[in-house]
Amino acid sequence: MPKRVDHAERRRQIADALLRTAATRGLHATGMREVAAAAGVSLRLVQYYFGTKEQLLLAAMQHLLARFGERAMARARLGQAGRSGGPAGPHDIIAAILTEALPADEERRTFAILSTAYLALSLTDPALAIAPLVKNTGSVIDVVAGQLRAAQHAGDTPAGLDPDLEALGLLAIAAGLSTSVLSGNSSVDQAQAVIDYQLDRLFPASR
Amino acid sequence: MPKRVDHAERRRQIADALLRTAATRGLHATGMREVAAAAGVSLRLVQYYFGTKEQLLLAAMQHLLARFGERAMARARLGQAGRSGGPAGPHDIIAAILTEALPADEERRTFAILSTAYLALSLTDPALAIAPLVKNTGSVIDVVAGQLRAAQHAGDTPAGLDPDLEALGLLAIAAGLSTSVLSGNSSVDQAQAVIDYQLDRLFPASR
DNA sequence: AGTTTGATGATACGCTTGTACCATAATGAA
DNA sequence: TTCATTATGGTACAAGCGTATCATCAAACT
Repeated sequence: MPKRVDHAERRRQIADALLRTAATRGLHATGMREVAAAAGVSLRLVQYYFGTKEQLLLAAMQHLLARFGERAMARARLGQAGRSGGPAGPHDIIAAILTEALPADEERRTFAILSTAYLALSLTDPALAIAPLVKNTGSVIDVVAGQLRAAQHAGDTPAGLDPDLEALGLLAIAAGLSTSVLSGNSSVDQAQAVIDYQLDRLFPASR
Repeated sequence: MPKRVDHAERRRQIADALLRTAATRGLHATGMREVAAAAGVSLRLVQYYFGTKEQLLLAAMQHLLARFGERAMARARLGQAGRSGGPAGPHDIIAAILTEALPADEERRTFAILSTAYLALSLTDPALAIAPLVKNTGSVIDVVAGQLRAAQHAGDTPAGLDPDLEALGLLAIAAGLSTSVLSGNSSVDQAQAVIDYQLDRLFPASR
């Protein structure tokens, strides 16, 4: 048998190149040749590791979402470390998720742009319809709702509100603010203020 | 001079065809030939009335936004007529705008899909960067903020809150819920419930 | 009545796209 | 060493795109 190479690493490298290029040139306008050039490999290699463009798009999106999850978790740990000694609480976790969705630095801006582009594509392209983005968003909603329930049991949050509805609302706000910042209709600070305001409403004690 | 034809009408007809096609096939994937076929005219005519594709896109988007504004105003009048005799108040106007942004029927769904697609395009395509969508969204925010201010002066809304920040938050929620419904992460009823909840928070008396 | 000019049709061109195909260097097992 | 298989490169192809060009029909003004 011939030369063995780390396929996972190569796929990650190429997927990264796709994300990098698509963030500036647009997801739909990014061709396989461009990805190959950005990754420093030949067009043939992109085909070899991903076959079709659709599979490349799907893999790249899963990669993007995975990185988002990691950053959100890291941010939750960071937010918790700054105040208490115990594990990250509901408020920290939810705040971390919402803040991570805001395009405040280049990495998050890239995520926001690509999420929007991918959503737009998946709305009309039947091949992307069973999108990883939708599934991922759904599980994030579940996480937030779960944290809200935990906070309710702990008495940190009003018992009257509906955790699922509040979770949906929070993520909708985060998504909406993200596009608002992206399109220049609001500043990052304004968006953060709206998030803080809604969090204060849900966690009255943490003020 | 030769046959005179209503240019505005023709342009509207072609722009409508673009919107209709792009709502199902995707904005980026809709070509000029497809638009021509959908409008029942020749490719040459599309070129004649719009010149380049970019101008067609811009004109179609302005048309889409204009129709959205008209529907929102009609909805505001409708909401007001059901309850009082006077002119539509701040609550009715804001509720109408937020509800109109929700993809509850085919027309609003088309609007939501195309807004998303156009936003995604304008984020990376420098030619669409000075987008009518951004400008329009900004003026809608101003309208909402103005209505909130009026409600504050009338005592219908807590005096403590920041009208601009609340307007930004409301439209972010509407936009976020719209994408949430589009991607199947929530039902229209859930989204409407979130909107009603936020409106009740701002207009305690109208409950 | 004629002619100028706006409105429309048909078609060709250059470019880019995704994909497929053919070739070959390199390497672990026999 | 030989061989079979993985990994890689180069290139060709058909289709689609936006745009430009050439040609024609029809009506309003002189």
